[in-house]
Amino acid sequence: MVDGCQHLVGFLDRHGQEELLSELRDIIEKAPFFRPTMPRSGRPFSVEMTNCGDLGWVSDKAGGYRYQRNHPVTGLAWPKMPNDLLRIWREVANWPGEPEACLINFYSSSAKMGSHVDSDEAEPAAPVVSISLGDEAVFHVGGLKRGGAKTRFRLKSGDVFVLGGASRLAYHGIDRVIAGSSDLLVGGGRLNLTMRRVTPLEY
DNA sequence: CAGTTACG
DNA sequence: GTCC
Repeated sequence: MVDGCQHLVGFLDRHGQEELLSELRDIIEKAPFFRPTMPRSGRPFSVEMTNCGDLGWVSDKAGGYRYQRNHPVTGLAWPKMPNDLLRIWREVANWPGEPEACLINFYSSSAKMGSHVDSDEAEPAAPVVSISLGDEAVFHVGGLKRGGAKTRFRLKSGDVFVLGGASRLAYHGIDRVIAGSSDLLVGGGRLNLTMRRVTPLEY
């Protein structure tokens, strides 16, 4: 694993988690979950996704991985980023700009995320700030190349985690979700929010 | 039979 | 083909 710069940096208490969840319900109503597909194969992801903020991450066979301003199914602009999320970013990102995108991933109990690097952002100096809600998941972080040693740990509901500095471009993924490990989400599963700065600051 | 991971 |  890449040294340093990659931390569990905070925790939202149950009340904070529920408040965030209620904001997310509004977002998901306006921007329903969609299931992205892989660029070349068209294979569906096991997670479902949506976004809030000015930009959202999407993927499909035709267009590949990208950020865009509108929902791929409804065509509408993404819902606004809630103030709760902006506050968390300002507290933990340690970076002089606002997040442009918050990717919202829903993991059912069988969903996984293969090891990958977040590299579709033109501003990799900005961290990715992750918030976990609902069931716990086994997360791994490796190094800058695939196949190196990985560190594994559990992300639990309320955890605020930053991939920044040297670890910003580290391989990472979700090995599995621990079904029944949280009662926050009715019906179970895990939500992961990742705030990102996509474009460099202008000045 | 489950896990398979390295890397195009 | 293996996943923001």
